[in-house]
Amino acid sequence: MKDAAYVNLKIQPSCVTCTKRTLSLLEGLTDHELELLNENRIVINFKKGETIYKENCKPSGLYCLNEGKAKLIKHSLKGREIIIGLKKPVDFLDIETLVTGENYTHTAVALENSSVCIIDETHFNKVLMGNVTFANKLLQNFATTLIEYQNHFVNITQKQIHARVADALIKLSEFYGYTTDGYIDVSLKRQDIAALSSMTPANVIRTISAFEKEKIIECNKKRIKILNREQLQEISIEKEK
Amino acid sequence: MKDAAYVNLKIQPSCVTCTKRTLSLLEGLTDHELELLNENRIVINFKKGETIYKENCKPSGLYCLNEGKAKLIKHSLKGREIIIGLKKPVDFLDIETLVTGENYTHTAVALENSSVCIIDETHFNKVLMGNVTFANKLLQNFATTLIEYQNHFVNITQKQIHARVADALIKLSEFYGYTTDGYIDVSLKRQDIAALSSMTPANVIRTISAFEKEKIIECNKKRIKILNREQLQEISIEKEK
DNA sequence: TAAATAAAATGATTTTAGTCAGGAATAAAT
DNA sequence: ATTTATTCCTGACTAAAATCATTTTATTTA
Repeated sequence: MKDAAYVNLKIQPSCVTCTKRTLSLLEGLTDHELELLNENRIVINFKKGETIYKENCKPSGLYCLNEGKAKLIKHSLKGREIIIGLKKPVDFLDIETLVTGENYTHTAVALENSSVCIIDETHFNKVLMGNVTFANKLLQNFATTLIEYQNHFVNITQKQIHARVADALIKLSEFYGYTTDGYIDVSLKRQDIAALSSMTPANVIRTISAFEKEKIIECNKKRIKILNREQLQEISIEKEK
Repeated sequence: MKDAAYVNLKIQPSCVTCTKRTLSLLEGLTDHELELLNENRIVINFKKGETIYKENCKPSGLYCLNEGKAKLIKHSLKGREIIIGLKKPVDFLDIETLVTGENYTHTAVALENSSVCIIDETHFNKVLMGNVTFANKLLQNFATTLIEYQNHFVNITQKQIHARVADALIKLSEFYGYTTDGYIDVSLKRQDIAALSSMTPANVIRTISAFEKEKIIECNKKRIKILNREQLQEISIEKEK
């Protein structure tokens, strides 16, 4: 693996001046609050494939993804991986665990070279307890996530594999957007798409091959381009167990 | 259906003096805040099987379940029912929808004769925006729910039907407790257990019959008693797709 | 109480998805 | 550049769960 991109991750600016902050939940905090967080954080870089934190470990602070992409995974009793969340800048990775105070209930893994700010828990909680607007913004974020989970749950449990893969591709394109040449801007293994759609890699491969044959998508190595979004939408809603 | 129990639901006391309040998220509010909520609420009774509110409708306030039990459901595209939540006193039914401001994303149905306080949205939000401790308590509640959803998701997607039913029975007993004669204190149709475990009623029936034959549970009409909790636990973790 | 309706139970069958094995293509490492 | 290790792909087979049909048993309703 080339280390260039990893090494070249830019030095993170102060939270106060960080331009990405305005895109995150931290927007709306006062300069004083941001300064408090800034003084009590560290920045860590992770290579593609590296584990950011592990299930059952004690949280060490709020993980804020500045650069890169990450997946949040859990393992079934048989050891099979399930993706319970995907993250991009500037998402908080472990906010719900931080709020409950438990140990991590999932594992976070970098999908590409990534940079993470780790904000000290105590100081974060101080800001949270002192700013009701911030608390409410977080509350809204949680509520939205909860509703999305409910929808996802129905999708996964009620739709057949073709619909589930179609759904995953649409959601991925909406969440990560596109590269300049039109591919979905994330590189996932077939196994990751399986972990995302609750199915086996073999079936993901078969389904994606079928979509390719029907000219609904085009694949170039691990990159996927959607050629016929309407048809993909139809597939995602039509078939059901 | 007998109306006696329905009619006999007690008149709800003021929020300020309501003894149930101390068991709910409303605990910790000041008398003044409670008074504000109390003055802006109505109490509605629902019969067993009645719809409390419906998906896609506009929320009319915070639904607080005082008496009875309720299920929150969504429908698949084919019309199949999926239970995304179960409620008991004193739970909020629609809190996440209220926070996001969307229309209802699910339907609430009374599982038995129930009484619901509907607290005015504007006044609830006023209290929420004015009390950072309350906001944080809600936040913790959301975070816990989120983590529970993640666990449930893994259980449902990774385990086989026998394990899923075993899991559902254990969770039901933990959530609703027991009657004096040892049965799980909730009366669900086999179809409800199916909607809870993402499977078909026929398979729930088969599985429950099998558990009965093995003396793991005992059924009396719709009531279920757990005879061998250890074995049920084992079943809930051992088998997996 | 009787009739009607709904729910539970069971068996046969079909559909769906998982498993396993072997080879081709990619990507990573030496 | 070559080896090594992954990942991708395909087909044959197996297992799991859904579907459908029918009977029995409960529950409502009149």
